[in-house]
Amino acid sequence: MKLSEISSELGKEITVESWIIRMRKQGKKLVFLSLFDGTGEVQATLKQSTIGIDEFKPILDVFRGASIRTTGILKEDSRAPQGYELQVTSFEIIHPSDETYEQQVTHESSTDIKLSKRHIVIRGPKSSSILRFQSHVLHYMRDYFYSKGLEEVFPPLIVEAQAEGGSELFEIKYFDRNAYLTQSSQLYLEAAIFSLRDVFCILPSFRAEKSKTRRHLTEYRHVEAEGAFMDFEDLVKFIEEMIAYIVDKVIANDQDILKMWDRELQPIKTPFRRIKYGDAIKLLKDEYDITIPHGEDISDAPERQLIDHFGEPLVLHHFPTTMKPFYHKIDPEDKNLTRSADFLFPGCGELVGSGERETDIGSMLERMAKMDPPVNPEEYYWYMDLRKYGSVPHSGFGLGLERLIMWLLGVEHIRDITLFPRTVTRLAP
RNA sequence: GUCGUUGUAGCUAAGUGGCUAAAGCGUCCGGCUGUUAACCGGAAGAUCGCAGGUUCGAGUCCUGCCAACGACGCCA
Repeated sequence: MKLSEISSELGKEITVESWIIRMRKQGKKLVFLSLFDGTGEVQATLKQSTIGIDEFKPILDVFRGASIRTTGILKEDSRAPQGYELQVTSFEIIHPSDETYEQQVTHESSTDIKLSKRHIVIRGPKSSSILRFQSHVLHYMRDYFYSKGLEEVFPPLIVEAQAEGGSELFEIKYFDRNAYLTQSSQLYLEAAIFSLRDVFCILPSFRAEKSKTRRHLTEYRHVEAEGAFMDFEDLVKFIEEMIAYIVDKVIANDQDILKMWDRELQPIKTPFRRIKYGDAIKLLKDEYDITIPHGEDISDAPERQLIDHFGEPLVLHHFPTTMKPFYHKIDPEDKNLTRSADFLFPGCGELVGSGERETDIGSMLERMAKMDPPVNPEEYYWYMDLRKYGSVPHSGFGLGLERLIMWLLGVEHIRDITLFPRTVTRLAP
């Protein structure tokens, strides 16, 4: 029986399989165990007088981390942390642990030790709750996509080249030539809309940037979606609605986890506050005397300043054409601007990058030639064909899953919400 | 990549040029039938990150290297 299901079994005899995460030996005749099985936690009380002298003995030689099968009566007891406890009548050690388990890592250990012993650290209710939460959020996200008629597809992670210049790619050996790990599946999703109309994918993306910040991983879960016949306004609404939906679901279903992280999450109002790139740099100049030349990226510190200024999620949109890759659609009303939008959130910075896609081949070729180094359209023959043969207005976005979890739970560091984080210095475990 | 901080027992950590390198947790031995990071008594456990240098004497000062962390930079 799972520990998440036992609360309805008060007064009954149950058998649970679990791990010992804490243990107190009180003399040679009484032992308290904290049992954890990944779904819940309960205190087990083992008395020699109940279990029998010979049957009790093995528990005295057990170490934390051991797996154990316990049978007993679940009884209310005000002395137990949960208000009830398992009064064990018999048990069986499934697999022992040993004395070195205690010497691995404690909650006071340094970041370095905690990351090296991450496989041990995750064996507890708090880390467990994050991983469970991430699974729930993905579930809500897929629910939302399916309810909107999107289909999940699986673009390749091994690619020949990538559109976005500047960002560094991980190069890998691919038989007798080189290949790269993908940075984004966007271009493939753009191809997939011709097959399924509206699509999404949830896959890892890889960035070989030597960024050492609290919100960067070299491998992260990238949620991407692309919709045919979707313009910029439809796109922004789609993303806003998605985030509001996830927040509502979390509030409705995951209060226990929110409480564990001391997070009081409020429903989020749509539409979000929007500000044009041009107005944002003007605001930064006027209010904070921060000068950003038109066409330059708004870097980390000013970006935080912007988020703090409004104190709420922010849609930063209409970036200058010169800042964005060739596939961003130029705004017909102002050729210097693109129909693009970044979603900035408190605590995690840029959460979503999005935009309507360019469909004009001439404009794309022109911008590809201007890139540094210039992009060879031949390498993107298939992508150009999407425009050549019956293109449609379409839009899409990419969202960093770990960053979304950071914001939802108010967790400080991205590595704390990742099963086995990959950073510049961390390749194991 | 730049700058900074740190590196002493399995973990956390004191030690500001001079006696045998403190201590807590954990481990081992002993005690305890209601513990909540239990408690009480005892024991073992340290190539002071690595290499060189200064000095009568270096964990402590200097140089180089390595590693981790943090900030910045880079980065949808």
